[in-house]
Amino acid sequence: MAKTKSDMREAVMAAAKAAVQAHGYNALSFRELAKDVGIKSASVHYHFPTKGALGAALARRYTEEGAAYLGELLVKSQDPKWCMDRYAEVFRAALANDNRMCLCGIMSAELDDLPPEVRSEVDDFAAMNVAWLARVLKLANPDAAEHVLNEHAMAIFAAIEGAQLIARGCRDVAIYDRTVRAYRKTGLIP
Amino acid sequence: MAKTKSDMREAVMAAAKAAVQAHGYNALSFRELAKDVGIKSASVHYHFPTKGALGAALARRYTEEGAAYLGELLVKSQDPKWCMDRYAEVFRAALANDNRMCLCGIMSAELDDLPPEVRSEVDDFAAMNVAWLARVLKLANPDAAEHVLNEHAMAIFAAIEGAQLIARGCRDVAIYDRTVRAYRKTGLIP
DNA sequence: CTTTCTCTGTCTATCGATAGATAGATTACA
DNA sequence: TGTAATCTATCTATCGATAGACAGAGAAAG
Repeated sequence: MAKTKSDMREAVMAAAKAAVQAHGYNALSFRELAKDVGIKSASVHYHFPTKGALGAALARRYTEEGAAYLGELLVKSQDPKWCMDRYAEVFRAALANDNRMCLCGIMSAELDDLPPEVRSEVDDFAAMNVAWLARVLKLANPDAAEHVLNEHAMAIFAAIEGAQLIARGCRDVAIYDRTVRAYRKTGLIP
Repeated sequence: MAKTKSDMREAVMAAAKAAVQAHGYNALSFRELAKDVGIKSASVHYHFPTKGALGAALARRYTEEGAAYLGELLVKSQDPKWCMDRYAEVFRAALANDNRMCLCGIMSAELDDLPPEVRSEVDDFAAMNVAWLARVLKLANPDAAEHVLNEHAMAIFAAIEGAQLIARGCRDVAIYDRTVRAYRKTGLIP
């Protein structure tokens, strides 16, 4: 039952993802990470030559998996309300899971200290989210101008990230729920 | 022209505030801080015994100054729209000033690694903001129930913090402006 | 007035801990 | 045998924190 390279690489990424979502990129430590997966810190460098490479791989996969999940949603249903509910649920799940944050959100706060390759992946995540949200909004409002949809999509993305940030600060998922409800009541969210 | 204790203490706090707003609490270094104000890192400990004490003092003053400014606004005008404009401007100013963030917002992202005394001050800042926003909302809607006002106030606070976080991630103040405009258009912000 | 004492603010030097990273030996599997 | 994966051991850099010295200001004592 030996671990293959891919197995251990996956294990490292999983542990790193959890650590970054909980404590941010800067607090991510190769030693802690290695301890979590049962190897030595030097061995982590075998799978990811630098911390920046690990962070970038993490963010890239995060974006890819998110895009795949969100894409599926739009295949299953064309109902904007239903899609938005699922979207809000994703960010809620991170909070419910040990008060974690969106990888992109927590890394945005550390932006100036991120290696360039990580920063670029974080940018891509935001762009992917906004693009998906704009598609959903277009379902509800097919005739709206592109820039209006994008502006609205960006606002939803920012508001959801903010709700997660603040609810996390209060260590209270209920605050996230109430905030999202207020977004919907005011019409920010379809 | 010797610095008095208060002078240097103020200088340290000013430099620390700027550093935290730009890089977060964890990235705040006594050595860098000392270099900024022209003393040695050991001397910083004379003014603030621990890093936690400095962080807490920083957050406390931030809350106090914010409360004073916002309180003034409500003295000057009872117009919710005008007050909300000024409110959004405060968070915009941080972005415009070297892409900085709200002290509370950036610290919320690092929450789990904050010393307890700092965490408590961060909580107070959020509570102060929500309370002020609820007062403003009450002007526009005097008959609304208290919990409805608070929920709405929390939503605005979260949305503004989120807009700041995302716009900062894109290094583009214009994104903040567009996002706030979308908030207003949808009715989230009066 | 001068000497002595105390306090303030800063210094130098150093501590133990931890960070990411590297070189080279070693194990395990095919 | 060869290569993939992990190891031990170590390096340099930085972190917050502490100990102890020192200069200067001002008060207290003679």
